[in-house]
Amino acid sequence: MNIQFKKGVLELCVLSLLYENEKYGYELTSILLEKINISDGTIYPLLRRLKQDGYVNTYIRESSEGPARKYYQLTELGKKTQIKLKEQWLDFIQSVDDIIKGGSC
Amino acid sequence: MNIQFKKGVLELCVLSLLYENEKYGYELTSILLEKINISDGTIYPLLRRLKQDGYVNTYIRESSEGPARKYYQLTELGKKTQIKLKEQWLDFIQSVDDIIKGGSC
DNA sequence: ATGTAGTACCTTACATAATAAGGTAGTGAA
DNA sequence: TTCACTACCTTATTATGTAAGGTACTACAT
Repeated sequence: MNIQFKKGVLELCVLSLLYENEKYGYELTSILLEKINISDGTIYPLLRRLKQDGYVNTYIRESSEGPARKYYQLTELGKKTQIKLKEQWLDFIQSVDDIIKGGSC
Repeated sequence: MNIQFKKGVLELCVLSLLYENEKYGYELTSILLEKINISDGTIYPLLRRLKQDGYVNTYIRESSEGPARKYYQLTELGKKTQIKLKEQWLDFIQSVDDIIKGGSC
């Protein structure tokens, strides 16, 4: 998978995964590692950014099967941002599609 | 348009635009500025990279309406790469789609 | 008791590539 | 002769993903 493709969409992916259900960091990293091969060293700094920007709230909950988990839940701002980013993303891939469709077919 | 979305797809876009017809740099920048708001300061370094990697050949042709134009034409390697990148891109946006479709709907 | 695997979090140094903002120079029209 | 447009290029900055490391808890097997 091309490395550069991943740049930038990640924020939208995380916000989308959090949209319906809050999740903890390791859970997010597992999903994103499987689907788009993103490493946890990428996710944790992003999650900190999302909190700093007011897109998520966090809390810690103990787990009986390992270390405590840090849960992330979307704020209203986070939800609005997800919707906006999603629209922008869909517009963007449509524009890219127009460009690349002229090519090899 | 979200800045970060653009990262990495640009190479595919340029290769795609060159797939059928050779084009000169300013022509490419005009198209990409209009469609995905990419500035020429981004394109020219990329074109140099593409040449260095053997994806394009270049030649200069005089123009009667302004400065000489530098044309870029895809090599066989460039064509193969366009096809490969396009597949990777389509796979990638499919994976992203799976992730974001779970969200806001 | 000790080691290993899995869970769960985090940090740092590095590479890449897009952006903004600049520059040079040719042509043609006001 | 100044302006607008064409056409190319460069530099410093910023953002963000990667690789590679680290800490620490639980459970299970040796």
